[in-house]
Amino acid sequence: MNVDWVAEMPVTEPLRADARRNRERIITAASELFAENGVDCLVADVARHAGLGNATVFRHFPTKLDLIVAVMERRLTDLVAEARAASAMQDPAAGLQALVEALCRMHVRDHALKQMASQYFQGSPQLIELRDTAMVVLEGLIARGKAAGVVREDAEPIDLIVLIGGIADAASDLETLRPGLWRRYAQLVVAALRPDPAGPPLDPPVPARELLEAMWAAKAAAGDCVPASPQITE
Amino acid sequence: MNVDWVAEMPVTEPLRADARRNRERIITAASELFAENGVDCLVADVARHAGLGNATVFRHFPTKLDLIVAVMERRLTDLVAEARAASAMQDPAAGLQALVEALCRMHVRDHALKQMASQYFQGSPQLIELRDTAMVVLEGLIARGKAAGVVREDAEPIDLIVLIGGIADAASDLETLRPGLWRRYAQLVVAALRPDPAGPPLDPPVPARELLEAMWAAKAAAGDCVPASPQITE
Amino acid sequence: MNVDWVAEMPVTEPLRADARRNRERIITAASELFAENGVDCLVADVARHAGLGNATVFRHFPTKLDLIVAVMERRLTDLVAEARAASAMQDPAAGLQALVEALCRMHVRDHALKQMASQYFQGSPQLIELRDTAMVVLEGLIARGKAAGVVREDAEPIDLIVLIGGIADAASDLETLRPGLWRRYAQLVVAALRPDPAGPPLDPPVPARELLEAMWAAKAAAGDCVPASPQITE
Amino acid sequence: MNVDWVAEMPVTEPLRADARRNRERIITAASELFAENGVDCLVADVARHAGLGNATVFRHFPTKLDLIVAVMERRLTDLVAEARAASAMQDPAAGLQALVEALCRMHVRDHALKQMASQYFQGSPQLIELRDTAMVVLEGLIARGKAAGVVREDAEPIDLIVLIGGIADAASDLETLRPGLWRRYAQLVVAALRPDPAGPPLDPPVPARELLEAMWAAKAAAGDCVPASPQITE
DNA sequence: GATGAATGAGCGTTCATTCAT
DNA sequence: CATGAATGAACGCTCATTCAT
Repeated sequence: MNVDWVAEMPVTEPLRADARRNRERIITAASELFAENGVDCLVADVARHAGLGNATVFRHFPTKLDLIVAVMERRLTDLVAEARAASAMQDPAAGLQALVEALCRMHVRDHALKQMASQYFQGSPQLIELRDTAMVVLEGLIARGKAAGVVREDAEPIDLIVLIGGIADAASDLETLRPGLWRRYAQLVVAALRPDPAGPPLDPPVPARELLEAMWAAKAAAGDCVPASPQITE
Repeated sequence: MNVDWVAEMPVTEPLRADARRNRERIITAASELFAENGVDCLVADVARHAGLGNATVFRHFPTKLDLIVAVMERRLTDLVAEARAASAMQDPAAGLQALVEALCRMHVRDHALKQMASQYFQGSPQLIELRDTAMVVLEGLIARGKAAGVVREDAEPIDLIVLIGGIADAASDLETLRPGLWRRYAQLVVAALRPDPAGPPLDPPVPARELLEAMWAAKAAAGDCVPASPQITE
Repeated sequence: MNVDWVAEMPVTEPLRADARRNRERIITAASELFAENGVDCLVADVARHAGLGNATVFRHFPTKLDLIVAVMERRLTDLVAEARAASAMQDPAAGLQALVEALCRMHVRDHALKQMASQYFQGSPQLIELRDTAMVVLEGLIARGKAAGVVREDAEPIDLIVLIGGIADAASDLETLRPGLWRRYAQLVVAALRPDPAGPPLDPPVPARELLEAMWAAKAAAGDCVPASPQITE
Repeated sequence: MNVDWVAEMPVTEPLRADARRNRERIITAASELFAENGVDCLVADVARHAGLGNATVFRHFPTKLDLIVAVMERRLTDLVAEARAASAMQDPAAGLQALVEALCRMHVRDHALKQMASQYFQGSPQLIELRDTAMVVLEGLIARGKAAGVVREDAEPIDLIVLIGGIADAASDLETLRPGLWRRYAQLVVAALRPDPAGPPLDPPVPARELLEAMWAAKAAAGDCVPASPQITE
């Protein structure tokens, strides 16, 4: 992704009603297909699933990557909402538990979320903003947990992301085998963050933003993102 | 993969010296490229990296999938060795810690291990045997941990696999950013398995073999494996 | 060929003007190249000869086999027309002669017709229907010939196909050497079917449909059809 | 085939005993595989079938084409023998009949004979010599037939070749379906050559040698011979 | 603006032929 | 001399993206 995101849709000129509707349909269709099959499905499939021609998809999203980012924005918006709802709960422990479960459920429902989370956590200013918002909310939950003594002092919000992202693959792959199995691993994630007075302190973490950006950079460097149509062979 | 693995290399006829060397070179080259770029690199790149023509790769491994399986066999062999070494340690807690760290290190060194682990845990009888051996060794480590009171009673060997596989992505992506950061997450994995007398018991698990096979099936169903080569026509 | 031919082009939705033109161009190009070089030419050559990109060919004909079948359909349509014209002639002997000559001319013009005839006489319901139509018309010609005493009583329509197909190779290969030489062999085919009151009756034939299908099956079994594209792996 | 056949094996230096044996085995193996599957089988298959390494085949036959020619030489030798045997029969009609049947039987037994006959009737001086010998014998048979009044005056030996080669495909493809069906078409070939006092004379023929050479040239021009490994794309 | 069609670089795999043991 | 292994130019087919109606 070597475009500058700066000039994207300068003032977001209002877009004709049908165009807006189509854009919506595309994102919905992509969400569904990505959730089922991962981001590797054909763009033409997304178009067909949206009941539109493929060129229409490319009018709205010049690149497959742009489409992925749009879907990711939507997912991240949901995530922020879930996190806010969890924050609103009275009991800190229950809130944390609720959040972890909500995130796991999202992963279970969307097989591509993990893919997107590790590769497309940035990609647009909106995405970055959403990400930062999410981190702030998480931070609050963790802090509350520490204050309530259910989270170890050296835990960080980023740890939650890493751990949940980690079990996401298993969680989603196994859903058909044993629905709800993900709950076991959600429990283990919460357990991992329990205080551990006797144990050694954790190695120092990396600030969340830095870490997320580094993950993305690593993937990008490896050319691990979207098949990038005309692939460079060198 | 519709081949019969049954008769594979009956008595392993000795193979000419140079051929053995090249086979080795190919696996090494594939290991390296897979580790850096994931299994999605070109077979031709593997060949080039091994200093050989591409057809040579196909002589040794009739399909790309066979090559991946061969690399996975090697990795899994290493893994079993690591697990055995950890089992040999006196202190159960230290052994467990050592194992988790060893596995994390492997993931850090090989970006494709996660991919292979989730998609190619079977694929050949050797691979399945290695997998089962690994599970037995892990079982021993967990049991020792339980006896020593450092592992919760309801933990299972498969949980280790899920948790470590989970943090693998983050662990490996971040290595260049902050070498050794993976240690933090290795610690959290161990922490997740600590006894939790007060907490609720974990949801019941799925037997390891069943789970691993289901994960593979899930991936295979999604056509998520190897780019799948040209479709057959006739 | 494991596709279901059942639902092919339900109502033949009209296809955009340029697409129809290109489809036509592709079939024409393929006809020409097949005629000159046999069906073994590259699909990319067909595309180039049509002035199109290779992917365009695959959009219209998902596999090379489909393209061959399309060309064969066209040829067989011509053949039916020729046979009908021959049937319309007054004189039975002249009609038969005309048909044999027409078929030879087709072979002379198209080196691949023999190949296609022996391997692709089925392949689509349309092709089978055309084939059956052709057989009916031939049947009429033969019957008229028998009634007029210019064809032996134990002759069958399929014999015409076998004999003409037989001399086709020679007929077409020799056209450049001695244009019109094929006429000699057309004459011999007609001569072969003359009544032979003194001679022994022919061995019993095989019903035409059965024979044609068996020929196709024989070729298919030998993998003698289309170069068969890369084998599927998984 | 752009080699000069002139210098091939100058005085045929005696060749070590085992080498001669291997050469024999290769030709036999190739005969068998070609007969079953046509000349399109892999050279490596021939080698395997002969119980030898593939390089050994290439030592004896620098090119796949050379191997085909060698097999063709053997077939043509058999053919000459059959033709001589037919010539030795007392009754001219029976002799002709016997020859036609013998040739058909050869085609039935060897699916590749047609392929070879149309493409490789020359290719080595030996092959050409054999071919010319065969033509002389055929000439005798036809002449005897004319004298006896069972063959039309304007028939030529080459016509026999064209007609029999023509029905060969059907004859061999159908053998499994209805063994012996080829006899029907052998009868028709003989019938085609009956005198036809009332009918018009045949168009003038092309001299046999000229025709056979032209057929070969036609195939060669179309690149219709052996897949010619490094295929020219232009 | 929306669309169906066109595009071309790419990929896994094959096989006649050459190399090196 | 015999051989197993190596080679590279092809080939059928895919899919993100662009073009033209």
